[in-house]
Amino acid sequence: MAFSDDIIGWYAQNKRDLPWRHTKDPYVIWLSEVILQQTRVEQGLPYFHRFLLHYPNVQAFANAPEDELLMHWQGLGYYSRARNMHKAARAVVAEHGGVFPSRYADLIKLKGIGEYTAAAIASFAADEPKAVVDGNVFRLLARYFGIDTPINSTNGKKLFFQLAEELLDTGHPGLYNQGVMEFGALQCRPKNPRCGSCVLRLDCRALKEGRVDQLPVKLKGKASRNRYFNYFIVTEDDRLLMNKRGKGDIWENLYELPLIETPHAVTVQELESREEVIACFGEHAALQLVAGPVKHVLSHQNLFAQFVAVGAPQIPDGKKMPWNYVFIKDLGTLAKPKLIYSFLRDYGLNYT
DNA sequence: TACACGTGGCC
DNA sequence: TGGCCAAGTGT
Repeated sequence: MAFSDDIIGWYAQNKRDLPWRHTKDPYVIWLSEVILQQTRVEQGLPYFHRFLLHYPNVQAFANAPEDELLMHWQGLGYYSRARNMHKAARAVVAEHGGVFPSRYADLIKLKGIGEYTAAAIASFAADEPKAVVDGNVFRLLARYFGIDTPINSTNGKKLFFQLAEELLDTGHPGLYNQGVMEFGALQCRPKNPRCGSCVLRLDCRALKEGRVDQLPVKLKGKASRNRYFNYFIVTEDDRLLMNKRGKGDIWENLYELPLIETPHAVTVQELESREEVIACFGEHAALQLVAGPVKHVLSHQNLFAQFVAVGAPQIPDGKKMPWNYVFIKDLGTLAKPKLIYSFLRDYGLNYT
């Protein structure tokens, strides 16, 4: 009892004034929660405003083309979130008459809504007693109870979810859930936690045992792999050759320049004599390095990209590759990965 | 069930 | 600098 009272009391004094905290509309809460998955508030904030402006309700969201949603999502990362939100919005229109659900059992069935997000929406919008367990909660509980079971292990997840459910203030689930997360974000933060001023300091096991900086424990994942991307700049008058990425790899359904990936770093000269390059651009194409190699770090990959201008290209049939010429003035309507739009901007391919 | 999926900020 | 982390989910 004391734990949830301390959390709710602390929250009343210390909570930030965030726009999604002024509503009980499950659609608006859904927008904010998905945007905030694995994303800092400061990074997500402008996207929240943008999506609410363009798509004030779930019908508007469902009616939008996927390309347009991805364009507005550009730069936020984890693009499957936008694609899954599209599917979820259409399911809400088709199966819930356009009324966004606020029950956990309905929410959990929607694409892109997992245990955390379903609990968040259900508790914030309708005070359904479901405990949220996000990174903040894992960290707070690991420290407060001095638990060194890895938070990303199967056992750890079971343990922390069970504990969170027991601690939930069933009288004020929404308030308590927002409180624990905010507490984890501002007070029991990952680095330099503010233990000196913490209302839980007398009961915190990790603080008592001097283990605050060792908790939570997290199993290390696999090391990143390196990939070598050779991007080609092929223009025809005021048009630029672009590629829409497919399934099964990074940046699904986003647009990029024509790409040839090589198993290791290659020079432009080596590139010129490669079969695939000749097959794509003809024997007499003149290649010239324009930029790179640029290192672009993803969560599980290190990309090394170089950008190569193609002079005198002879594109064989255009049917073999899924490449299409796009008017340079229209480039802004296409969703592109950060690596690509940064290059286009720096290269002076300006579009408005 | 581990692992893949983006980007930016911090030290 | 490079590694870790940030309101997770799908497969």
